[in-house]
Amino acid sequence: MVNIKDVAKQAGVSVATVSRVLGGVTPVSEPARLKVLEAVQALGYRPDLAARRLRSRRSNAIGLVVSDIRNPFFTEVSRAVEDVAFSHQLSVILCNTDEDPEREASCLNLMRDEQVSGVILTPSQRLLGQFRPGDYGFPVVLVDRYERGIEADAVLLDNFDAAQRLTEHLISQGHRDQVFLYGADSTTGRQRLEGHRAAMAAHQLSVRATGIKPRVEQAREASLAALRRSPLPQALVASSGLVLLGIVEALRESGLTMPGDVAVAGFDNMPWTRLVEPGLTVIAQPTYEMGREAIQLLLQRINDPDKAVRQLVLRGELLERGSSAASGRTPGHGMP
Amino acid sequence: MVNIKDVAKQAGVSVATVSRVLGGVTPVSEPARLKVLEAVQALGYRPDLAARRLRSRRSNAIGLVVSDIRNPFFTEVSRAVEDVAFSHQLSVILCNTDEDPEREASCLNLMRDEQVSGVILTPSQRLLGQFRPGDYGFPVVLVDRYERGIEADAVLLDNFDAAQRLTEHLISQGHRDQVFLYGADSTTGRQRLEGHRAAMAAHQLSVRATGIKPRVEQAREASLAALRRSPLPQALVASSGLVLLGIVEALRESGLTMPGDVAVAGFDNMPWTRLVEPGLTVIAQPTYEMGREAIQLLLQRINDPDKAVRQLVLRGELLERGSSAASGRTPGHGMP
DNA sequence: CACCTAAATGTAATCGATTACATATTTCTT
DNA sequence: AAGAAATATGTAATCGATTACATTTAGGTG
Repeated sequence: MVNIKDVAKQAGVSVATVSRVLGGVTPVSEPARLKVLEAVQALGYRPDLAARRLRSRRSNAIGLVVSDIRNPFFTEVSRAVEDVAFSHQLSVILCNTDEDPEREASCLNLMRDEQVSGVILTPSQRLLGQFRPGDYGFPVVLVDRYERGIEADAVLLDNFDAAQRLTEHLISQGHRDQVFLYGADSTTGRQRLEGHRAAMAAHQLSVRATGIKPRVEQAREASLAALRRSPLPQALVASSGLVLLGIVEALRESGLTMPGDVAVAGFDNMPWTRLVEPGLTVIAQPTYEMGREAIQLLLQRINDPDKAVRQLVLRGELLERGSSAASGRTPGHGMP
Repeated sequence: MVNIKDVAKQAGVSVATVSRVLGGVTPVSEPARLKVLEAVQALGYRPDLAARRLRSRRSNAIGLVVSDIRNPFFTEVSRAVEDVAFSHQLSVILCNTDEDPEREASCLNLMRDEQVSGVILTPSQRLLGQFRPGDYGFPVVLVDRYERGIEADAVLLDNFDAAQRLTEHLISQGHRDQVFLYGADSTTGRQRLEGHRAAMAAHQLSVRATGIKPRVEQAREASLAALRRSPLPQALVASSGLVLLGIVEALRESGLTMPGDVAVAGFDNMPWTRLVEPGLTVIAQPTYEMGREAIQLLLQRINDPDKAVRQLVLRGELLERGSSAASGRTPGHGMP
């Protein structure tokens, strides 16, 4: 393998000069620069990242620590992060936590060992509660989960507003008796519940909320339970994409139709939400944008560690589709 | 930061002994071992990965190079890979290629620079055609894409068999006039076309295949075109999950029903395929298993570079749902 | 008990870059 | 034109581990 000495010899300069040219920091004369670049080209030299990291104490890698890459929200975020990272010649190290604090700690330790320049993290409720930005040797940008007062950069949805608007929409369609299924251990689940509460309160409606583990199976079971009661609720509302999936499964299983028997609405504009008849009303999150903003915040933080932290709060988009139409009337074909 | 010297001093041994204990290779006396482990514990020592890599010329990282993590197939594979890697204390470096040979080359260069122990790769058609396992400094396990005669470990679906069975099933339901939409630049698309051909030929049926770019939008357009013709084809068959999504979008847009107006079937048992009325008939790939097998093949290859290469060919599972039911009769609720 | 072998441990070289420091060269000031 | 300041480059120390080689210690044998 060709190393920096070979390049230096070939170019007729010292290793320091080679390093300077490649680092692009300290001043180097134009002729020297050209000779070095030529030698690099000729020899096909690629710097040894391990050596570089060892000496410089930094790495050109970032960490991406999510609860589960299979959740379409995180999948999309990951793709955005990887895109931007790739264009900046950064490696992305991936880790799934399953919301398990122990695994979360292992992942973050791994990132420390790898000496990543920074991490994009979706913390569990627990970790978020005790989050201290200084605890890690690298900057952290939070995505999706955040609570007031935490000293960290973050990119989030305005969960309160989104849930409020979604609920308002259902009420305006005549669905006043709503059951809200939310992830009880989930930061976003709770924030969305508050938005739902506010909207219901504004119309003097009582809240029927069921806290569950934010998993498809749990959502399905909770939905089946709600659908066994008589009279049926007018609407089922999901606090997340996974919960929404569970609701729709339960509905199909019960042979009930939307919005005829019961209206449905939820979060996350997944590819299939427009395909199930008659289209699912959802709050669409700007997922790709959130990922892109997150890594851009991270890059800025890496360049300027002392800058004041910022939280970027994005607005969800309400996509009204057939599943929430006023009962009694037929919706359109549901594809906006 | 505490380093190996500190540990050696604390334990009253030499750095070599510490290294040996942590590496777990050469023999170390029990008392020495205990003293070292105690010191490691007491000081909270974590070895510097950069230094370790520099000297030992290996890294405890593997690469995962996929075309697009957003494709549910790769998402699931990634999750499996990460799970196994994590349990072996390996870092996973992620890279998306978009089937672009240039980006593919960049990703593989990145992996070389990172000195990964190995890579799990879904090569583009082009790369697969010129694949030489020796070209990289690390072992490679192919996933999903493979062609006979290539000297590399691989994990794949039996694409020919799967497509053949899917087609047979449609024929047996009376759908003899099928349009097969497949990714023309895709290895799997072509292999599945062959399976489709074989099944059609066995019944003296003529093949109507349309090669497209394997993207949702293209599939939607091609489907719309096929649906404008009169008489309608009896069935639309997708060579992949993305194509299937495009077909269903086109159907909804045209206001046609499955299987009444036209039957539908395809690949990949994505979460939503059972939710769209009346359930989509698909070949389910054992995705998680494929990812798990891939990394296990890789780990074995890393441990024994000279072992003969192996290809693991898995069988898809045909999930018969409503979308392919015999026209004329009403299907069940479609959730097997 | 002397000798040989095997096991355990230590010393120091090494991996390949970055960078502090020293030195040489050029440019600018007065 | 002399000296100061800025620029360019080189030499060698350094990062923190692994590992080749040397050395010591323990164990077994005739």
